[in-house]
Amino acid sequence: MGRPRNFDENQVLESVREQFWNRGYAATSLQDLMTATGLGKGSLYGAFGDKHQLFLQVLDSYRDEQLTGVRQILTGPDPALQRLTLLLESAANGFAADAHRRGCLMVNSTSELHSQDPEVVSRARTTYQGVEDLLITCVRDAQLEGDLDPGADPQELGRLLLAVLQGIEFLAKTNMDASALLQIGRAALSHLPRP
Amino acid sequence: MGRPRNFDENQVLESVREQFWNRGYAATSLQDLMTATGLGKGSLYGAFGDKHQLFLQVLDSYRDEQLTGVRQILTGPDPALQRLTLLLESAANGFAADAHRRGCLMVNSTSELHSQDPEVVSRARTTYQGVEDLLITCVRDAQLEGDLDPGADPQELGRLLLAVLQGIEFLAKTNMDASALLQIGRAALSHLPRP
DNA sequence: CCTCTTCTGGACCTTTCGGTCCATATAGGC
DNA sequence: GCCTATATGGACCGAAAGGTCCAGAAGAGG
Repeated sequence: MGRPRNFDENQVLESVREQFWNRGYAATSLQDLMTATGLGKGSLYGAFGDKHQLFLQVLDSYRDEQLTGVRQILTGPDPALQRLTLLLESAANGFAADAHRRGCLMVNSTSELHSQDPEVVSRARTTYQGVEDLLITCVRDAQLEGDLDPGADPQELGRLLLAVLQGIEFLAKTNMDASALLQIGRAALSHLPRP
Repeated sequence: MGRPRNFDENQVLESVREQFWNRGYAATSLQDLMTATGLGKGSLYGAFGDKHQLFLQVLDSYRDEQLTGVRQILTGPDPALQRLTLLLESAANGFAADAHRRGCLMVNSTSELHSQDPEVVSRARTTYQGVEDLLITCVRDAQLEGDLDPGADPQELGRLLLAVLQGIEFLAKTNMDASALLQIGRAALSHLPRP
C-alpha cells in the first residue's frame, strides 16, 4: 500500500557514510547529504529521521562491518599468532593506502563527539570491547598453540594490541610513513612474551 | 601610542582553548568564544584574526606546552626506564582523571580536521615527531643504563611507545576503565626487550 | 589639555544551517 | 480504473553562522 521507495537504503547509507567520513559530523550539511545521495529532504527525513539519527545508523552499519572484518581475520585457519600479525599489518597498510588518510570513521566520530554525544560513545565502547574480546581470544589461541608464553595474561596482551592498533590508526592521520606504521605493528608482536 | 589592550592575550588563548577542547572546532561558534572570553568580535578579530587563525594559535601554544611537559618527564634525574614508566602512567592517569574524558586537544583536532586542513596536520606531525624523538632518546638512555636490550632498535621501540600512548589516549575517550588504561601502559613497558 | 592612534562592543549583513510542510507523483489493493 | 497511502522534491521558515564596519572610548605623546 502506498508509493514504494525509489532508492536502496543501504546504498544511500553508503553515500552518506562517505560524506561523514570525509568531513566529519558537524561539517557535513544536509545539502551535502542531498547532493551525495541525490535525494530530497523529504525522502531523507522520511526514511532515516533527522541528521543525528541518520548519523547513528551510519555508525551502526559501520561498526557491524568493522567487527565482521576483524572477526574474519582473527578466526581464520592460520596459526593464531599469524592471524594477529595479519590484522596489524593489514590495518597499517590499509590506513596508509588511503590517499586522504581518513583513518577509521568510528575513531574520528568518537574524537569529534565523545564529550557531547553519549550515543556515539556507547557505540565506540561496544565496538572496541568487541575488538578487544576477539583479540583476547586470539591471544589465548596463540598460547594454546605454543607461540606465546602461556603464563602471560591474555587480557593484558589483547588490550595492549588494541591500543597499538588505535595508535597506528591515529599516527596514520598525522602522515607518518607507511613503513613506520608497519614497523610499529610488527614491533608490537615481536616483543610479546614467548614461551 | 593608541589605546592599549584591555586583556591578557595568553589568558584569552586559554579560555578559547577550553572551548575548542570541549566542543571541537566546527561546533564552537564565535558567540561561544565571545562569551567565554568576555570580549567582543572587534577585539577578537583585531588581536587574533579570524576563527581559523585563532584556532591555529591555540594549537601552537598547546603543542609547545605538551612538548615541554613530555620533555620534563623524559629528561628527569631518574633512570631512563623509570622515566618512560612515569610518562605512560601519568598519561593514563591524566586521561582517566578528566571527568569529561576530553583526551588530547591535538589528537581531537587532528581527527576532526586532518582531511580538510593541512595546517592542522602539519602541527600534529611536528608535535608527534617531537614526542617520538624524545622517546627514542630516552630509550637509548635506558639501553646505555643497562635496563633495555642494547641490541634493539631504539627507533622501533620509541615509535611503539608513541603508538601505545596514542592508543591509551583514544581508549580513554571510549570510557575504558582507568585500571585498564594503566594496565596497557605498564604492559607495553614490561614487554620491552631486556638485556 | 588636546590630538592621534588604537582598541572596543555591538549593530548589521549575507549566507547557510537544520527542520517543517505541502502540492504533486506514483504504485498497490480493491 | 479508481482510491488510498506513502514517497518525493522543493518552497519556506526562524535561527544562527562567520565576518565587516563603525561610532565612540581611552591611553600615550606632545
